Amino acid sequence: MRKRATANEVAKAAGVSKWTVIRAFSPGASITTASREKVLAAAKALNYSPNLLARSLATNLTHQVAVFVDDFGNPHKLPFLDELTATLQSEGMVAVLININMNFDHIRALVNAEQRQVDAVVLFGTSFGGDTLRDQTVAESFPPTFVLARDSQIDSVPGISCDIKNAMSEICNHLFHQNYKHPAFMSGPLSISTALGRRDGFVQFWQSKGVPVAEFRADKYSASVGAAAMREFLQNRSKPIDLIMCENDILACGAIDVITHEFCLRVPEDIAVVGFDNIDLAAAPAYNLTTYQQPREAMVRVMVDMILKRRPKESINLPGTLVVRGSA
Amino acid sequence: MRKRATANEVAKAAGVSKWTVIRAFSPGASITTASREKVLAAAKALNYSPNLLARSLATNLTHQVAVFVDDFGNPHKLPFLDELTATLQSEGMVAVLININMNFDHIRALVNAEQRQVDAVVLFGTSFGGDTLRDQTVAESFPPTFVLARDSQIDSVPGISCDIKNAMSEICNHLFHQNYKHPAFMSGPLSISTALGRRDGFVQFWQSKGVPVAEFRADKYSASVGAAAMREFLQNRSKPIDLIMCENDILACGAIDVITHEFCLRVPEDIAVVGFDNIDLAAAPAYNLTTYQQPREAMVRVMVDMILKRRPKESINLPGTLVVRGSA
DNA sequence: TTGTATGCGTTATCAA
DNA sequence: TTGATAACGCATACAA
Repeated sequence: MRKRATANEVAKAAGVSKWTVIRAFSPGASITTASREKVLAAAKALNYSPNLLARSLATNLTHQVAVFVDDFGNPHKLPFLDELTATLQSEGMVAVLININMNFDHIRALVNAEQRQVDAVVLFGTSFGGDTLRDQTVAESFPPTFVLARDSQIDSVPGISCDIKNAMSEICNHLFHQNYKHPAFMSGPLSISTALGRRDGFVQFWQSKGVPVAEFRADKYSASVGAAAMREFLQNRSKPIDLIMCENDILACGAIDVITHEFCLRVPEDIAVVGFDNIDLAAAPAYNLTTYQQPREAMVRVMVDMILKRRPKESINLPGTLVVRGSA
Repeated sequence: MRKRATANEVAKAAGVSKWTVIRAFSPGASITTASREKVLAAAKALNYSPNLLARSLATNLTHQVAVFVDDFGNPHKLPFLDELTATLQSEGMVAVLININMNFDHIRALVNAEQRQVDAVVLFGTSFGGDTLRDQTVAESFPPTFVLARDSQIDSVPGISCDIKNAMSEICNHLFHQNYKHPAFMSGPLSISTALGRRDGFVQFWQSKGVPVAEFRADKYSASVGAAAMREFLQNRSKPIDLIMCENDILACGAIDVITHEFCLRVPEDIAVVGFDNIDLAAAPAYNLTTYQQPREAMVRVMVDMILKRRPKESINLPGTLVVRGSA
């Protein structure tokens, strides 16, 4: 890998000073078309393009955003990453993807992002311990930080999420009118689940109707763990159940697998099932899952606007869409 | 966002020169424990940590790897991204995720990665036009480039992939012993499909047994497009079919949906189905798909070793594992 | 419009 | 072991 050409070399080749070269590459700089063309020709011959690293050091802007992800098991992350990277790139930025599964030291990851001088940090659905995050991000020198697709636990870190109150009320009203009488809720991992607020919205709705809600938990967002939780719940259950809302689609799919294949019950006739996220799988005939679509595009748009300071940096809830299919 | 503390400021606070500060942060540098501790204390007080950007400019090493992805629709990308980011990070590197769906200019994306001085470029299952890629990467100054999970079309760019010949032979031998007589193959998008080599391996096997293979194509890797292709094929089909191999699992799932729910046929009794990739979904009872698992961990490991120059930079095929389930 | 000096925060190299 | 000088490639401010 030979060295890249520098502005200086182009300058020599074009017979100008290096600052003229810089100007030729700075939109709106004052330079005659003559010298610009001279420079551009020399640049092309030397295959020159500005070194963004050096530029970043000088401008204190990297146009890089660190995106922290801790759970690559949930397929709903993929379309979000698509949207996020596409939107960032359309604004001249780029995503640095940082894996913070349990094998990695979260604090170090945070510090490393800061050291790399990223322009912003996005916590995408992740479950940092509140204190860890606060201690790091509170420092004045830490890049602007955002929580995406989850409520933020920290005042100074805005959360961009789906309006969960409205979502749960839409979902529950739909269910209530279907006349389900014995609802249950399957939560995910405790720390994440709490910040999602889905369980609370569900339970509160039915309590307001005087209906108790059975509850159980899956410790990971995966179909197999959801299936295991469902299995255990149904095995040990004495009272009847006619409706199960799962914290997300991937759990719901696992639940449906167990209900239909292991207990030979029908969905929704014997037990109705609802999910959340509207992953591709939810539309498959095998699941045909009633679920809720988060406003991905709007969420990402709003967050990127905050990153670009085109909009005040504050928590916001965006409305999503109920997707009614056959499962409930 | 206040300015970060610099080595100079720490130096003043500690009463030493900035080079001593640098040394305190360089493992193995010659410095007395006394001054190191003095520096570390001052650094902690000022919340100092080295600026990696400046370091990169000086060392010509960013410890960043650009990862190009063009299809966020296929869930098999997610565990790969998990593995890739985790492995890179365990080596002190980080992935810059670059979305090159059709809305983006591929050449610009390549140039941009070069401008950012990434240490390497990974094309993850993407379909660059051969010429585009060659023209860019052939330049001496372009970072070392690799194609992951796909054959490379360019000699100078090594491809790290699953040993497709062996894979197809394992799969086909399994099928042959199940006594299927009328096989068909569902390809994906032409440009990608060709580089995958799965279709060729399948067709060649059956031809060698004197059995003709029916063929059709889905123009996108998604369950719904796979379902549509399956539907059309079955509708217009006169001759019998008892086995369908799909280029990957997501297509296979779409195919199964149509076969069982729309045509009310049984899998595998009426039509057997095989996929490729072993996505999570393949294990769901609703699909119970026989498929093939790429050696993700080994592939990523080998590629990262090449990036780190611990291993010669050359194309390699790694053996995967046949996963036999109920669908074939 | 163009050229000059200076700074961004490190690392590499040499001298003390 | 420590301090000093130069360099990385570009941007900013100012002078010509």
